[in-house]
Amino acid sequence: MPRATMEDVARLAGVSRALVSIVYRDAAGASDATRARVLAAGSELGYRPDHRARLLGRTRTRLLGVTFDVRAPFHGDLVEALYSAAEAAGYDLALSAVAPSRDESRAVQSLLDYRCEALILLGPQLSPSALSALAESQPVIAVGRKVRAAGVDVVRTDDTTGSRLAVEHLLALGHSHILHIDGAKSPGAAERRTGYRDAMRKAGLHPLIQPGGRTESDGADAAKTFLNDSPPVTAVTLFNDRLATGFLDTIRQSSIEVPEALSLIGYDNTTIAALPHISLTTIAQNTPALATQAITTAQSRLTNTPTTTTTVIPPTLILRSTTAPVRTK
Amino acid sequence: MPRATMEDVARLAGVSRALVSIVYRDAAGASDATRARVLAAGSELGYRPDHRARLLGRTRTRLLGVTFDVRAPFHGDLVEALYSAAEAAGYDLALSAVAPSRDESRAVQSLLDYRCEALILLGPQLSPSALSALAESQPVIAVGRKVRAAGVDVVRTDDTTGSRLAVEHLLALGHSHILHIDGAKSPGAAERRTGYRDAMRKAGLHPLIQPGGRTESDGADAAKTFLNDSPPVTAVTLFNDRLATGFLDTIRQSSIEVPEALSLIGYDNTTIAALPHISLTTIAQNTPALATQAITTAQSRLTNTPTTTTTVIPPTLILRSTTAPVRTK
DNA sequence: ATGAAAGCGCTAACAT
DNA sequence: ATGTTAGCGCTTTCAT
Repeated sequence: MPRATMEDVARLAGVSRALVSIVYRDAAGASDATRARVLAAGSELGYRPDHRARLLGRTRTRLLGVTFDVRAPFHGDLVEALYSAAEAAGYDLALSAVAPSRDESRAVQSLLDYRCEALILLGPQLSPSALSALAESQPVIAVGRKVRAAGVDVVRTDDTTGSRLAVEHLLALGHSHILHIDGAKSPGAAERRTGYRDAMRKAGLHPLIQPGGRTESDGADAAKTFLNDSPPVTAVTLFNDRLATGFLDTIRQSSIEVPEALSLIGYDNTTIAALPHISLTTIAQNTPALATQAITTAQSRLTNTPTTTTTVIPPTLILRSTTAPVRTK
Repeated sequence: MPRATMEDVARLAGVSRALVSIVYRDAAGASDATRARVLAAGSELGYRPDHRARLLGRTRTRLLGVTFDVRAPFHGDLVEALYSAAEAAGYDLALSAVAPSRDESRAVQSLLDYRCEALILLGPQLSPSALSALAESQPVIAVGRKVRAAGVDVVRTDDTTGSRLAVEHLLALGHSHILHIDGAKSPGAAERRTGYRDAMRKAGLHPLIQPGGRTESDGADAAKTFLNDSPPVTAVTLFNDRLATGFLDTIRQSSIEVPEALSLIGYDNTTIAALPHISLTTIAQNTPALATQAITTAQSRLTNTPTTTTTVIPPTLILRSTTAPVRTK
């Protein structure tokens, strides 16, 4: 049985299609009585407006396109937050996944075919020039990545501050010999390194940086190096949670106890960090704020401002069980 | 600058809109010369057909709606596989995320508004009656969950076989004292328990089952119980990878060595299981097969058959480093 | 092979 | 408050 159309509802309610449209759009121009009658007819027929037709007729689609990496848990969180932020702003979301077999430009193209008003790209990998080209036809908001492309708005976390928070937490616990294991050339690694270094210098301490990486096995490797060199440190800040858990796993197999003898701080607040048996102190990105800001930015680019903006959101420290006051000897 | 329309392309190419339509649909009825001219005009204007309008005009939308849980890594893999399977079958995908703040019925509704021809629900949580109601208006395919709802097609993994594979692998390694730590009332737990039990009995061995759960902390708890009871077993099959990693983490902190003294097998082949420092032997669901079958099922329900089907896909054993031959004493 | 015309299910501007 | 009339950008007969 074919789905009911606006025409059907109008006929059953004994009104014109325009009235039905008004009622379903919650627009002004229909008496309460009519409104009730139309709604009744609609629900009797199980009517739901055809989204495609609705968008076609409208000048503005109120559709925001979102690309996300299907394998990145962090993107999942962002997508969820984007849904509510978009709804609050009266926008709808069109999702397009990026995966190994489906690259970012494919994902973007399909969004364009739906005539999204703006593109919200989570952790975009596209080249600056490709991004700029995209930004010529509609607003493009890059989320969570420090891209520098003309015409592209950016919403991201203040990673320098994040690293600083980690160091300050350790300082407050009495630590003074703090090592940073970095993220090599990973995105955000430079900022996190800088944040660490600045915070240490500001405290009059000597920065100490060991090369790391971004994966669990990089972390395990770093731990082996660490155990071998056994630098005189009581605390370590690590580039991210994956690195930290790999490091932690290996350290726990040694005689060094965490957090009694060694405090550890990760970065990202991934699901893994929150697991009870890991319970990693870490730095969390403010997902709701990132999402809300992304929507707000899209909105304002769509209406007023022609100027591109960069919004930097402060992260927060998540206290768990891998940090403790420095042990008095 | 507004986006080019079919009319624009037609004008530039000096043909009618209908011809442009034919060319862009790759339909018969246009000379090669015209085809080339139209395509040239199109690309000069940067033309891309408006997806919404295209769907509206067409009788069939060739759109398949997919709901997925944004936090489930396994769903991410499935979505990726679905993209390619759908493309091969000439279908397009509309994604709708399920998240804590966005329940499944919301996700489904938005898909319906897009006039998807069929619904592919990954691990649906909806009640059988709700699913059946949905199935009255269009084909509904439940993937990865053993739902029993009238009119709903099911595509899932053969969990009984999965458990059996795990046991048989251990038998082949010479183990005979094999424990199963189950998933309590988690979806799939009953099948996996049955598979274990049957395989054990078939080998003339005595099944031994310890209550478990589905999370890492359940696994850690199970490990404590295990260490305490120290049952005389040389191998353990666990409900899933999360349970197994929690178990493994705790066991590794004891004096029992894995896999030398104890072999472990998980289930699901999650990303975590594949990490080098975990390297968990596990049972993998055949994601591409599940995806392809889901699309095939949707397709045949859309064309011929009115009968609902259940397809059960065999899983496979993934050999890693947590299983080894039984130690000869 | 090509074009004219109608229509998909809505929205929106204009009448009444 | 309600109805009429055009579109929105395509697809799809049906002529030519």
